[in-house]
Amino acid sequence: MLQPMSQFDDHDAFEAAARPSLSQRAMTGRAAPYLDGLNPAQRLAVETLDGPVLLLAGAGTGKTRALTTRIAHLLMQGRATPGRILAVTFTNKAAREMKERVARLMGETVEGMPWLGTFHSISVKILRRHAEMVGDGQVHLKSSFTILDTDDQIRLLKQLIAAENIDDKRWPARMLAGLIDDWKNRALTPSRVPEGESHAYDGKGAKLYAQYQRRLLELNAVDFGDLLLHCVMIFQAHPDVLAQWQDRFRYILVDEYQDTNVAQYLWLRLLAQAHRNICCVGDDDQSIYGWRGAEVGNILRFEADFPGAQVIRLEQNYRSTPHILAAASGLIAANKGRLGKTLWTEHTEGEKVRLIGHWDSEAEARWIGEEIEAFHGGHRHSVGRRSLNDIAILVRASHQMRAFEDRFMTIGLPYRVIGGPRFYERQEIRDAMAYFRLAVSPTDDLAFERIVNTPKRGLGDKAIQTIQREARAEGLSLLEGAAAVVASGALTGKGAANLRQFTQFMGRWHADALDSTVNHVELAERILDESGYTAMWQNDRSPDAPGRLDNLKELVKALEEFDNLQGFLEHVALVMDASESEQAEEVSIMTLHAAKGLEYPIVFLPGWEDGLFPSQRSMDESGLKGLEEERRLAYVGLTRAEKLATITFAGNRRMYGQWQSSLPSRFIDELPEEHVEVLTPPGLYGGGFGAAAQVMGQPFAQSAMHDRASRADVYNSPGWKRMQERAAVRPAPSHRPPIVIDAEPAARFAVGDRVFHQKFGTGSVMGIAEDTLTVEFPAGFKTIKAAYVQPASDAASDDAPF
DNA sequence: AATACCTTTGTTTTT
DNA sequence: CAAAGGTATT
Repeated sequence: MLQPMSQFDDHDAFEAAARPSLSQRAMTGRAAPYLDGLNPAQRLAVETLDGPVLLLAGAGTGKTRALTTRIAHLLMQGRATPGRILAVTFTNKAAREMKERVARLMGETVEGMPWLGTFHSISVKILRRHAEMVGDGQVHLKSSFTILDTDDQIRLLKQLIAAENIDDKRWPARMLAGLIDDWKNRALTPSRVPEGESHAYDGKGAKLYAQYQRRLLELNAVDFGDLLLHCVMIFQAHPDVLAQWQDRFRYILVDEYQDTNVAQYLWLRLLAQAHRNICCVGDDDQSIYGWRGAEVGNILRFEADFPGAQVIRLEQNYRSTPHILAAASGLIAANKGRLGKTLWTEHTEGEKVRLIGHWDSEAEARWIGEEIEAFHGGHRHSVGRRSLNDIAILVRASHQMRAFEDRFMTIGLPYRVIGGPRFYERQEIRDAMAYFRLAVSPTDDLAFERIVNTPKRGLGDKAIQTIQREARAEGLSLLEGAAAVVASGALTGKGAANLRQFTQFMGRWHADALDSTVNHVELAERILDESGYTAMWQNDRSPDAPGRLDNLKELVKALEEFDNLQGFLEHVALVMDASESEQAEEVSIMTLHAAKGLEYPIVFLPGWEDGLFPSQRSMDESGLKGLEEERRLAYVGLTRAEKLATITFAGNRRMYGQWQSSLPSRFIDELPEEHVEVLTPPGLYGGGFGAAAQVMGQPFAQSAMHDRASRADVYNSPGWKRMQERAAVRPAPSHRPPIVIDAEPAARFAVGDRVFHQKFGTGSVMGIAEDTLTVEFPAGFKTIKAAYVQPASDAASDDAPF
């Protein structure tokens, strides 16, 4: 079934209007003003329009500028009209930014780039036009397909797993969702899943995958992975369709190419293989999504994939000071198999990367809080007085955020967490969306399941099963099945009455949703009120109920921007990020992953401890590859900083309710020392035991114990010793042994210490929790109070570096 | 059917 | 330690 070419008429009228002025400008032959200020490499990237181009753009080298100017150039040169340029990004944010910047470059002459968007949003557009090509002889996808969210996906998989009599405790639905996602990322359809990977789920992994795909088809739904995969399958099976799109997209641009997975790679290669006008921008050193299926190999292999490709390197960095750049470059140099770039900058000024260790994660948060207050108050002249918006804290794992949130809350420092639970992923929003979905398409069984009993309508498992049985038997949707059950009287009591009311309301809402004279915003409000959903939260006494009501209001408000509910639902399925229009002065806290693509004058990088960063799990699961990805993450973190980067680590960290001690990150050792300044933690005093103990009003003996503890773990690692030596070259605050003041009384021992116990003899410490230790004695493991053991006799003599 | 208690289990995340 | 999920209770 071939679509006529007229399907491509979206912007033709507009293009016709724009064309004369474009060619006029091209004919003048004068250098275009938008090219001004580009460096030679950027200019080459902009002007090399034909054939494959790989643009290796290091951090802060003006990548987006090159990309957007290239688009402007294509348009200005009359090479292509906006509708014939395909420009793909990973995130909506990146797409939005590019659109804005292209628009700015072009002045008001260009209205829009219809094919500038994320892989997924572009795939939806393509897939809607060929939906019927997906499926088998019996069922096929319809153009009106819905896009599942993760909740729906899990719910569906749970049902399938249960139907196969598989214990979903051993094999959770979540995990299967992950597997399927992984397969889709690798462009593997159920029949192509390698033998060895079906072991899970009693050997039924691939079978469940096939059943899942089948169910999706029946539900006229797709998941995120399908958007790409279906497109690839269509392109491969229908050369005529592929040819249309190849002809359509004369020029292809790809952002963040290092993050593409196999499916995306195939998608791009298919579209580009005819004319080969593809320009991929990326940085192999910033590939940090390997765990999600991204293939660094794609970028490393580019020249082999596209013979004759021109490789252009953007190496002049406009973002960071020389020390930051050098520190980051030195670190990333430890990775093997890089394409290699040498970042340089014209800047000459700037502070070194600062490094500081703390006793524990609370001290770390406290110190960073004080630093931020100092920057904000202008007490730090090197960087001047700073807005809180200039400051970011980048963590490896989101649980690290808590220490900062707690601390900032108590000192009243405004902060914002970026990339936390997203607006459209909140429970109340998803519930409301399910109501809207069902009103728009009454056959959306997944939406039905989500909300039949939300708010509680007295419908339990038994009632739901009755409805499902009825629906299956009669070939009806669940909503229709529910109506049938109500009519037949198969259900009685309160549940039946509520269900009747529910189906009646839903019928009315559906009619109203189709009625263009009914205002969709008012309809949405009415749905939430009449269903009792709003009331449910109003009656909820839990502390977050008011917030949820606010969110619902915000949701309704967001509806105003759309013409109808359908349009809104489509938008939300793809654009899962909420309006982030906060302009208050706030410190930003986010994960390193969330920080990619952002920049801040002042950056704090806490938690550089082995096991946390690099993460133990990464290394266990992916070995050297994992470690290298962690290192790239460190590189990304450092290169976010414009003026000042501060790396921090803590000797003890509360994890899963237990105090764990740890060593400074191996990445710290890898930093080139001439670009690092080692700071002395405030808890370490040079004034001698007595003085420090007096200052802090603590008993002498306890201070002495802290001192020992501090040396035993953190400050006794090779990395710390080296750092200490470097610090010693500079005027040191003191030559006296520094001691830690605010130590945990319990933690005078570190993992690995030899200890002596009256009854059990000598053993080594395996774990530390508050004031108890887990110790391996000859007799076995024992958990005992720290007070009952003492350091095995001579331990102190060989670990006194100071 | 809904609540109260107990067990388990803990990276990174877009679309 | 806290959140989430499952089980036991009413």
